[in-house]
Amino acid sequence: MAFTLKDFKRSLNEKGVRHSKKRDIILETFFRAGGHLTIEDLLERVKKVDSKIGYVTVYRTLKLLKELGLAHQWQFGDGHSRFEKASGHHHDHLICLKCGKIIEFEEDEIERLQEKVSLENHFKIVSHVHEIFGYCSKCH
Amino acid sequence: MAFTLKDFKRSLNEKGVRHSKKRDIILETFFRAGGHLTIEDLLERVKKVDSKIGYVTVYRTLKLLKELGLAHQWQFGDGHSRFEKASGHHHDHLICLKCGKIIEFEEDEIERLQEKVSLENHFKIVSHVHEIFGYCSKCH
DNA sequence: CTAAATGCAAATTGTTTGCAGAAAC
DNA sequence: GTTTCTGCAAACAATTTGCATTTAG
Repeated sequence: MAFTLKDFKRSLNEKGVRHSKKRDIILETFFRAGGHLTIEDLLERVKKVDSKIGYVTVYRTLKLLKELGLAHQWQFGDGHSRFEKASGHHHDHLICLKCGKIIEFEEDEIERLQEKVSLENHFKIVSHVHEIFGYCSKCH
Repeated sequence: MAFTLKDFKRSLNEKGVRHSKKRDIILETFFRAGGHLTIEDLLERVKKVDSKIGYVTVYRTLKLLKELGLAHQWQFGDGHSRFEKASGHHHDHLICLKCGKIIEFEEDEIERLQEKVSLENHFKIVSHVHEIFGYCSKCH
């Protein structure tokens, strides 16, 4: 269920979004980098390919990807949004407070219990955020 | 294990923090209001008691309470910090996307599973954020 | 050609700080 | 009287927008 770079490009084409050299560089860089990138992280990387690319273009490209459902935006509480390519499967995060490492996890039982809790409260779930902060194996 | 207003005031005294009319109003208002207030929410309420109280004083009082462990600060992703008085027991939140209602929940089994996941990843938990977004009984 | 993409600079938003005057002790 | 508190205005940081220019189709 993981998307390929081709899927991403097709998605953009389908939406009638124009193709450009810079947008392409940003898209490929974002796709290849993987992980959870801030706008600045991605800007730094794309600048190595084309130093003329500016912050705003990276910002708008990520916003576009998000609107198309091709990327997720996360707030991990350090004041910088992080973007992650949509992978098609839900997961949550373990976040190292020392080195910033982000480990993804999936735990069906937790998902199930969330539904139980929501049901008990007559609440209809749309989405959730579940982040565990602490220290990774290297840092504790 | 719930704190009383008296506990809050004693805590401040113990820290050698000075007592003032305005700080007292903010403290009492915050304590009585309960819930999850933004700085603006609380400002609006304290202004009804003393219209001379400014944003910065509310901001600094909440910051102080947080530093003393008497309040928690939450980021629910709408760009406004929310503050909640410390209650002594951990809980997470169901947040209504329509009316903003916040329902607290505790689910020991989820807590236990978090520990399992962390253990599996050689990760030492410090804290976590678990928020479920959706629609409350009135709004769906 | 026409509409979309880009970059710059400026606007916005929420938060934080410096400093001078007011209040607490 | 000295220290802490308060409010204003200004600084900040991250993000967002307006507009003139460039580029894609």
